[in-house]
Amino acid sequence: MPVHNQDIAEQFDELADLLEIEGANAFRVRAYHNAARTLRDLPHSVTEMVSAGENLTELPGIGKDLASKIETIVETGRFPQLDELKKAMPKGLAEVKDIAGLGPKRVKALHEALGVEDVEGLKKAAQAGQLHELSGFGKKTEENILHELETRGSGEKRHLLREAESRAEPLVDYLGRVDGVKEVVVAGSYRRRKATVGDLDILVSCTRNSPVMQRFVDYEDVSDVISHGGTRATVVLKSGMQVDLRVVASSSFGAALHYFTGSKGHNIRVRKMGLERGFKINEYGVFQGDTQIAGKTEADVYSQVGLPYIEPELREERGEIEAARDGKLPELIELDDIKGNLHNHTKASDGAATLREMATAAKEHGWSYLAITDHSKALRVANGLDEDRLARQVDEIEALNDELDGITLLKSIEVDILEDGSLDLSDAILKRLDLRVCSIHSHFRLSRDKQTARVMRAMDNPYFNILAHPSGRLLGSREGYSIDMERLIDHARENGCIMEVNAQPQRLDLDDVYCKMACEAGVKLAISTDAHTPHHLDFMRYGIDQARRGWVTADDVVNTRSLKDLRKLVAR
DNA sequence: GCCGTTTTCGGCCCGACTGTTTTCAGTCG
Repeated sequence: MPVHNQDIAEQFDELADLLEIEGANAFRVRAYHNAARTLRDLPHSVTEMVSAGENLTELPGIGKDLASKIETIVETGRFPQLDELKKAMPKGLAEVKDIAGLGPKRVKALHEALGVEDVEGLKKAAQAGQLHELSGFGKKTEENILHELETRGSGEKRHLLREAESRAEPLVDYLGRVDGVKEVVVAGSYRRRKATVGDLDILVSCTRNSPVMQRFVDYEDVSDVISHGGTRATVVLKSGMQVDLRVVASSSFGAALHYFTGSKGHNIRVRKMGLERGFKINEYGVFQGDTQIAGKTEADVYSQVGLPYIEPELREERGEIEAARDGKLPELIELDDIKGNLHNHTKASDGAATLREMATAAKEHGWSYLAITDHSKALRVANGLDEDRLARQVDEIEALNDELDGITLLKSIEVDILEDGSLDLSDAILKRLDLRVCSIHSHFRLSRDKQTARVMRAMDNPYFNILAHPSGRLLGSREGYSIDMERLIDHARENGCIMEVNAQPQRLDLDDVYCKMACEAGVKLAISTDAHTPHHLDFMRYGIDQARRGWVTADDVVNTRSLKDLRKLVAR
């Protein structure tokens, strides 16, 4: 059984946690975390790299030692160093370290002095009042840990970007109305438009006497105040989402925005570039000695290290620093580039609106075409269309198009890819359509090889145009099916197939990493809303966000084209 | 443990807040 990148990454993270508790060199610990991150971001299988004899040390953060450890894991399925460490160090301690307020030093003390081995053991010790007797622990620390143990689980989950927006927007509005507040920006992964957001980092500039900090902790949605200082406060909202607020001077706003937008890896690179030039970069600005030489805007900070402005979505340490240095940053796609939408449902299957209602809503978005892609007959739960019903819908669309002005409905279908890789409708009806969107809704648990072969066979069908939600993931509830995306991308290129970026907030599929890989391979993308009601058409911007994170330009996306050019692109 | 216009050693980002201290360690982002 092949070892997946994610498996190795988890073992590296676990080893790093245990090493840290043991008191190992912090940079050695970081090296394992860095390598884990590299493996997670890697769009192809490290198992295949090993069997192809490729040199793993060319991957960032992976040197001779870690390369050989990866090879051992791939070849034997075992990680001897981790097994060894687990003998000396209970595995449950890694979980204890995840509890807020507990880091490696305290976990080590708990283990050595009280024999704590896991969260359960910690709970017993805390309830027995043993914690505050340890040096470095006090009454308050014990209380905090007990409180954390009780409410555990509520604060650690990640939130869909859309959910985070629904919390952030009213709060930003509230803070913006506080006396003396000049600017309010949500930084962090929210600003980088990650598909999911852990917490909110809000940055404020204001006059010296502004009561913004007090007003923040008094906000009606706050359930818990974690910390509350002069320039920084942390609260938990009733929804369980944690929010950090930082107050900075206008002269430092750009530097702070850069710092709190991250990612961490990106920031470290920029700070290092500053050091090479003899500058110190922190959240207050760029400093030469004690003199601030930049910091008012982010562009100033970049400019001091010889870089052009880098869009937040690119700041993931995935080559953006090098691209910026070489003048090769992509010109990222924008919402206004979109001219149409190629995946939408109506009442005919599981949607809520009529053809005409969808057309009207699409026109209001300023689009000139909208593909109607109801489900096909295999998807009975969604009232999928068979050949006869689809033929009637095609007639209906043709008639409606004669009436509509400024918007064209495209005759299309979201046709199921059956288990054997055939499509769920006859060629005769598929031929009558303007384009076909193809997707998997069944047999999610096929082996990786079978699942990959299934979709590749479907792509061989000359009526296959767009692969919808290619991984099948549902954020927070379902992993994608096991499939070799790299081979699918190659096969799509060879057959002139398009990959979808599904803009539904819980899908965002393709993800950012595969978007980048597909575009680099020369495969075109379609960014589509998979709308089931007119208001789902608003989801387009979430698809744009992920595409931007994947370095996608307008040219990479088929639905930035005029209808005439789109028709040429989908002709196989 | 990685990495190299500082290259095989000696660095590795840096400041705020809390709690337990009495000048600072630990944690967090």
